[in-house]
Amino acid sequence: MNAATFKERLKEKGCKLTTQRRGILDVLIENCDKHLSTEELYALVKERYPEIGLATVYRTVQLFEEMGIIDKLYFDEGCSRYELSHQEEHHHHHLICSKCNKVFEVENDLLAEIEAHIQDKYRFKVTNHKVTFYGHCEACSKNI
Amino acid sequence: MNAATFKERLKEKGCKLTTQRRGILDVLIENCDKHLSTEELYALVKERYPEIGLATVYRTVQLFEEMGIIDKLYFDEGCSRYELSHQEEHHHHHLICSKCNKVFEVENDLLAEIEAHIQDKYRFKVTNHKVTFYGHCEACSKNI
DNA sequence: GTCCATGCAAAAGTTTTGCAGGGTA
DNA sequence: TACCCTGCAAAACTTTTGCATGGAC
Repeated sequence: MNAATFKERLKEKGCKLTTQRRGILDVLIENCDKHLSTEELYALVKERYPEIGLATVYRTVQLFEEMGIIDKLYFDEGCSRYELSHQEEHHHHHLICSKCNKVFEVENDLLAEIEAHIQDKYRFKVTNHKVTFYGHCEACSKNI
Repeated sequence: MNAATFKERLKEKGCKLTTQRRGILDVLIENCDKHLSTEELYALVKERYPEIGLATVYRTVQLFEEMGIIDKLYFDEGCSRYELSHQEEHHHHHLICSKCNKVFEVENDLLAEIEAHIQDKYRFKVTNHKVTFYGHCEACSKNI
């Protein structure tokens, strides 16, 4: 996302473009393949802006989530993680290995069928989903 | 689950059958249609056993999860919730309404296909999954 | 009797909030 | 200038841990 678009989207919400918000977005974009916790995000942003406070990071990820820029994820930990929103093409899932705890991302759109079925049967209009599969990754399967 | 089976499964893990564990299991069974947080579970058990401590409830749900009696769920809150494990037939998902925040449960086994696909393509052996759909429930759709 | 389990309280960890000062528009 | 945003510190909240007592087997 470029600076102009970002600023515009902030403006829509009556928010300002600050150094910190831009810095946090940059780190998120540079780590778009990761699932950062708020602490990890804080550490990365702090490298560039050492004066930033943890509370600002918490407030910013809340804002970004409301704006639909990032999605909140829940794995089996005491904290939340975030990833850049996959927007319309939200057809990806997470695989968590129960042995090494690594998180893999996979592309898959078979869920559309299930969503159609749910909409049909339960009159529930699906707008988003979170799917996590647990099991053993290839490497760990070999080491059993 | 009857007392004898429960005791036996505890024994397998080298654990004892205590009043508190039995009480917590009873509350979970009586509320098998709900997704209780640890605090809610604590409050319900406390009605029957006022002397019980919160730490015991936390320790017990951890134990029950290890035993496969209950599953840990993550919704969009600061705490975990639990439900009785659906064992083999784990083909149910959660629908969360973004407006009223109610949680609905649905039965669906189309996921088997996706799991097969993942196993095939990513060499990832799926043993369990968590699926949550977000959207608008029937009632809230009508009130838009 | 042995050892596990419990309750309490303290600690640890994550997230939120209050407030005065500073920055953006 | 007006108002939003930030950093800091304190508070709130969930979960874990230590320890002495009590209970199951």
